[in-house]
Formats: sequence, C-alpha cells, structure tokens
Amino acid sequence: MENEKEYYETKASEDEYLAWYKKQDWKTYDKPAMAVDNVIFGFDPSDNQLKILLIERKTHPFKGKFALIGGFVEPNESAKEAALRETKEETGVEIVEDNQMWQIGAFTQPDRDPRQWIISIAHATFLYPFVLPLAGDDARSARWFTVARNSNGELEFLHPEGYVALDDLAFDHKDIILTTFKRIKDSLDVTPDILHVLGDTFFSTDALGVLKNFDKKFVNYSTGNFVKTYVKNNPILMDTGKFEKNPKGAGRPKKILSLRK
Amino acid sequence: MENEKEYYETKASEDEYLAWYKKQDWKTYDKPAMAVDNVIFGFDPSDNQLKILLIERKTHPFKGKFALIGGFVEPNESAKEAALRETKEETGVEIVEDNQMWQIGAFTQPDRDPRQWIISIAHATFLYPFVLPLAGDDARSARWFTVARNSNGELEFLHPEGYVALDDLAFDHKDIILTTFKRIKDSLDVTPDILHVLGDTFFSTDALGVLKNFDKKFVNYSTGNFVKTYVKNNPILMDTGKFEKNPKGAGRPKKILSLRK
DNA sequence: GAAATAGTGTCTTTTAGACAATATGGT
DNA sequence: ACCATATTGTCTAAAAGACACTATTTC
Repeated sequence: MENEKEYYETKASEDEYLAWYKKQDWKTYDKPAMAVDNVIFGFDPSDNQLKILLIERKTHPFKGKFALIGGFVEPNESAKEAALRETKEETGVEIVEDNQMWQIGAFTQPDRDPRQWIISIAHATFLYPFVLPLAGDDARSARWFTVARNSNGELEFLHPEGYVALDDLAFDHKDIILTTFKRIKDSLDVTPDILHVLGDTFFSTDALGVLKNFDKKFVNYSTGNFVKTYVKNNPILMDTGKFEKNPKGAGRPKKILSLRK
Repeated sequence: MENEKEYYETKASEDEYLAWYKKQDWKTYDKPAMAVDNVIFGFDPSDNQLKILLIERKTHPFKGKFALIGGFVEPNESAKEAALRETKEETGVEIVEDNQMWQIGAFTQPDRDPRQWIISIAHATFLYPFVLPLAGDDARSARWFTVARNSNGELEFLHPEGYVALDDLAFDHKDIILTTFKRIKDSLDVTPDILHVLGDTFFSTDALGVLKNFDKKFVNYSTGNFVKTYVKNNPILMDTGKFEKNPKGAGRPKKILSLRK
C-alpha cells in the first residue's frame, strides 16, 4: 500500500492523484470551527462622530458583555465572503469596494471560546452609507456606539445611556479591537481606508475628525495645515477643489475631499 | 427542551452553562483543517543577501512546484505556536523575540487546496541566526533562495542552479508572498522588523541592502543620507555610535546599528 | 455686527537630499 | 600611491507647522 501511495503521489498525473486522494479514508485530525468577527465602523452624520457596531450578549457565554458582529464561515465560502454576508445581514448594506473591508487577522488562541475550538478571522469594515442596524432577535440586537477615549487615552464606546470599556467586551474582542485600531493607525499615511465611512466625497473637517480617533498627531493639526500637508501627501486622498457651505450652520464653506479610486 | 436551553443560556451561571453545553450533542458543522505557512527570511552573511526558505514539492499536488514551510495546527495550539514549532523543526532555530514573527493573515479561499478544505494562517519570520535548513525527508527538503527582482520588477528567488518565479509556487503561495512583501513594505517606516534577520546589531549598509528588496525608494538613498534620515526618524532603529571595519576588505569602517527593544 | 467656522497666506524653522570632502584599509 | 568603501560635512531647495488674516454664514 505504501507503493500505491507513492505511485499516486509521484508518478500518476495530478488528476489521477486527486481522484485517488478523495477515495482514501484519511485519519481525520481535529479541526477548529471557523468564525468571522467584524469591527464595523460608521460615521453618523447626525453628530459627525465615528461609530462602532456592537451587540450586547443576552446569553452565556459572556452574558451581559458586548461583542462584535460575528458568525460562522460556511463551506465553499471565504472568510471575507462570510464577513460580507454578516455585514449585509446586520445592516442591509452591501459593501462594494474591496478596500472597504480589511482582514485584520486570525485569532487562534485555543481557549478563546470557552465552548469549543473556534478560531476567528477578524475583519474591519468601513461602512457607508450610515444606517441603523436591522432588528435582530432577542439575543442579538446591534447598536452603534461612539468611538471615544477616556482620560487615560484608552478606547471606550459611548451610548446615551452609558459607555462600554474594552474590558466589557466578550471573548478576545478587546484584543481584536486593539489590533484593528493599531493596524488602521499604522497605515494612515499609506491607505487611510477608514475614511470610506465618509462616503465618496466628504469634508476635510470630518476627515480630520475621524483620523483623530486613531492617531493623536492629528489632534495638533489646524484644519489649514491638515489639507496642506496630510491631504497633499496622501496617496489615496484628493482635494476636489469644490466647497460646500457648512450644513451645521455658521462658518466658511468646507473643502470637499475624495478618495482616489 | 427549548426551556432548558433558555434556562442555561440566560438564567444559570456561566459555569453551569458550560457544563451543560459540553454534554449536548450539537449538530456539527463542516469545519476546515487549519494549517500555517511561513515565509521565512534570512540574511546570508557569506554573500550579504536576503534569502527566503522554500521547498520543492516532490509529490502531488503541485509536484515540481516550490512551496513555503507549512504544517497543520494542532489542537491546544495557536497558529503562531504552530508556526514557531515548524520553524524550529525546519531550521533548529528557536524564535525568541515576539516581533521576529508576524502573522500576515488567513488565506481562506475554499479551493486553495485541491484535496480538501484547508485554510492557512500565513506568517512571516525574520530568522536569526542564519543556518542551513535541517535535512528533511525526500518529499521535503528546504533550501535558501536569494530574494531578487527580474527586469520587470517582479519578485524571483535565485539559486546557483536557477531561479524560482512567483508562478512556480504551489497553492496560493504567490498570493501569500505578495501579501507578505506588501505588508513589510507598508510598515517599513513604522516597524522594519525585517531587519531582525540581521541580528541584534548590524551594519548600516546591510540594513539598506535588505530594505531595497521591499521598497525602491531605498535604491536612491546614498548610505550617508540613509543614516541621517531613515535611521534617525525610525522609531525602532538606533545608531549605536560604534563602528566596525569592513569585514569584506577595503573601505572605511561601517556604522553599527541596532533595533530598539 | 459679533460669533463661529474653516479656508488662505505668510513667515520661520526644520528637514530632505545632492554632492563634496574625509577617513580607513587593501592592493 | 591609489582604489574601494562608507562616513561626515555642507549647502540648497523643499516642506512642515505656527499663526495671522480673510471669507462665509448664523443669530
């Protein structure tokens, strides 16, 4: 039988090998379940704030904690397809541009889910347009939280009735979110795809406001220098040359920027 | 029975819930096998060239093609632990510093392996010290290839007897390698961990030589300006202030740099 | 017309990068 | 002595950032 294996692996054609392979009764190794988790960002035009979508868990495990949008990957589906599907299910929005969703990485600590071996492929989604999440069942209803930082500079997520700290998150979602924020921060000068939450065109001030959530170097920028330095040098940002009067009321008309396709 | 589920999910303690969960006979979904693939970089002091470790496949599938170092993730093991284990098996080197190995991401196209559903968590390893790969079996013997680019700027991997092009790679390893190079390139100004292939301390000229493989902006640097601009601004690079005479023979002594811990 | 907002202009300081000069060791 | 190699120094042009000024809109 060793001869048979060697024959198919080395002498037969690849098609013959594959036909033979699939007939064999291989010892099955333990396998993990594969899930996706999705850090979905949005920009709320009603208060000009960057938001993140979380659900409060009503059941064990991690009852009462907050979690990212997630779900299992189905066979014949890539992780990104699963994340796109879950995003559509939760928000109704179909993500069209490739760079509106990044894969952040695989989170594979064997004990990350207390129930069983489940790995998660984390994604970040820069949602547009901004929509209210679709109503889910009792155990699962998503809400938008404002991205903010406490006095120690730690991330927290605000809601009219309170706030969610990183330690209020289920599973390893603190880890996923921190990794996501670091990844976005580190690529801000190369690919600030987070700005997709603003849509195709947007105001310079809103762009600066979004970026401030990821790197404090933007806190120091005056709006004028922001456009002169960051926008001018950024490979995917563009000044359209157009203006729109401030929809919020007073003020000089704002510059309209866009992302290069 | 629905009442029982609801009871344990919402009213029982988390420990009670988990004990109950593990007794249940859940419908088992299809699960993928989880593998790791590892883009292992090294720096050969005998020719001062950046190298990558590849194996030539002697069996189907992808017989005759070249592949990355890979293997399956075992239960109770994270993907990174599996990648560290495979690296040790293949080279004998135990990677000690956390940032000498990056996770690049999960490659999850369902048909990426023609045999069965196997996802791969790709890693990049910046190996040091440089060692010859350990002898494997017939089907698996790894060799170092010099990282180079052809006249079109496309990556290729050289060996005294020939070269390997990206299209000579098995599975989706072309994809993995391209993603790895892009990731290294994009983070060169923030975390040039690729320089770990040079060890704890190294010459400025070797650093520049390694970086040239990832971004052509380094081709234009004179060695003088390289230290004055790149090294000075880089958050993890340091000028030790020491010098060593050129071990290759002629020339003014070289500056010794190091990576900040 | 005062307050709010944000774009524009100007000036100063810093930085990048080109290039020349210098230091070191080999042949 | 001369060549190869790499650092150091210098100069110039460009860029960053501070800050004052101006334009637009609301109240």
